[in-house]
Amino acid sequence: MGLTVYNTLTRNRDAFVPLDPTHVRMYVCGPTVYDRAHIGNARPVVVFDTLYRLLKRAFPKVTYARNITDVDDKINARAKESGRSIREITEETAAWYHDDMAALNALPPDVEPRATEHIAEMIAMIAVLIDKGHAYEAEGHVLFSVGSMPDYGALSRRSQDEMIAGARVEVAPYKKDPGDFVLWKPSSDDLPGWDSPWGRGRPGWHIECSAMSGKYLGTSFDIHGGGQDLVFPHHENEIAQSTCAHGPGTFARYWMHNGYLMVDGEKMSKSLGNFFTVHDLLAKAPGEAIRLTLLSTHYHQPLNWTDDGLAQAKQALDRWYTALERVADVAPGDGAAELAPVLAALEDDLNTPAAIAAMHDLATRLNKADSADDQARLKAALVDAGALLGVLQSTPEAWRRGGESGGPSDAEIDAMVAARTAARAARDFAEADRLRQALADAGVTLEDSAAGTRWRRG
RNA sequence: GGCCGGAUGGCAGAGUGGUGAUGCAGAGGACUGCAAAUCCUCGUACGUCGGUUCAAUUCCGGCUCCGGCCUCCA
Repeated sequence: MGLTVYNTLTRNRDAFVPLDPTHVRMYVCGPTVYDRAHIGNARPVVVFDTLYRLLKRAFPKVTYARNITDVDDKINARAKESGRSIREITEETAAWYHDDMAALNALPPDVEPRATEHIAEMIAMIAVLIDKGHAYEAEGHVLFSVGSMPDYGALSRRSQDEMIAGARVEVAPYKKDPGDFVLWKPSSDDLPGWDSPWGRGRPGWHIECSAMSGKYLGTSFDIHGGGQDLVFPHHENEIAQSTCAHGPGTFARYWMHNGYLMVDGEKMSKSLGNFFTVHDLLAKAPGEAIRLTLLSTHYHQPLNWTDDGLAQAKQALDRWYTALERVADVAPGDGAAELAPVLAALEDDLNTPAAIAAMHDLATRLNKADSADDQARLKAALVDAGALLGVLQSTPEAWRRGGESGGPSDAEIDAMVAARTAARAARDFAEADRLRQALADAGVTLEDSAAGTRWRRG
């Protein structure tokens, strides 16, 4: 396959050549489990899930690892303020996360390692870094020494001088260099801690990803993904830890970063408080519509989340499902040739907007097709394209009916439609139109055809 | 202050050195008891000032504006 990806490391669109063509390995930074996932958290999940689907199609084996960070000071703070146990909070939040991401049709990763289950690996890695002279112990902390690594800053393209000049935070006195970062820090008795050669403590943020990616994907693997905001310091520090521990030239070869999600032109983030959760959105829109909204902008661009954008994604899905329902009785044929433009768009650095445009073209031609052969090919292509983007996973009928939330039930609607059909048969159009209007007022649209009347919610 | 991105038609959003993105919205038409869905046809684009070129929205430079990173964040 001719996949090219924009590689943050080279600032270029590079041809994707896996280290092992029989086994592609990808790591994506997962959530810190202390609160509901917001829509900005969902963007990388959906983007890299789409990449995962594309890779699975092209390569015999793909291992996708996404961590769960379940040891973190934000979690500790949440536990303290709520009076609940850390374990309770992390388990509950991880379960929410799984539910929400599944509702967005995100496939589960092959491996989902938890930080607290890999403390031993982290301690071992830290010990190696100390042995090799890349880390030092100070006041119960273990710090990575950025001065020990000449290439530090290569991913984010910043020199150490710049970082010192731009530093806006107070530098802890025990740091040899202001850029040094924590690998291990001491825990007081009321905080989670593990015994280590440096006393009871807990890991710094960055070390878990280095330790767990190394364990599950090997010291070198293909793709490392995450949000753009992780480029510095998180990914820079992961590179520092992993390459200093495992040797030059190791670690991830392609670094892919999705752009921010904006709301009203501002970056959405937990710290700004202008976020809304996937869970809340799912109450007002189907998961597929949320997913398609996230894929409607190229992953590298900022995405401004709006209700209108969500509505447009819903309409696109309506259009595709409608096209598929028309050929519900047609068995899918060989759609490979018709799928090619969709595939080409996705292989071009995951150009999902272009892929969506190609799907619209498939739908238009499917709507026009009158030969069974054309219908079979185009239907297969549209269904396959949907599987690549992780949409069209419902049936057209189920999609059309939506969920029963308030308003008349399916049975009530069916009864009104039957009454209207009877009125029409009797040419009582006033009564027929009254029923149509009553349903319209309840958000139900009717579509008459030779085959009968269909209805849709929304 | 340092470093990154971006600026496309009413809206969203791809892309390209020279002809069509696409979707939504809008206008007209076909179809329909009326609709809806579908199909056909049609507007309105590439921030600004220069440069390179036969030709620039696309390449180069200045400017303006917007956003982000440099601190926990996807």
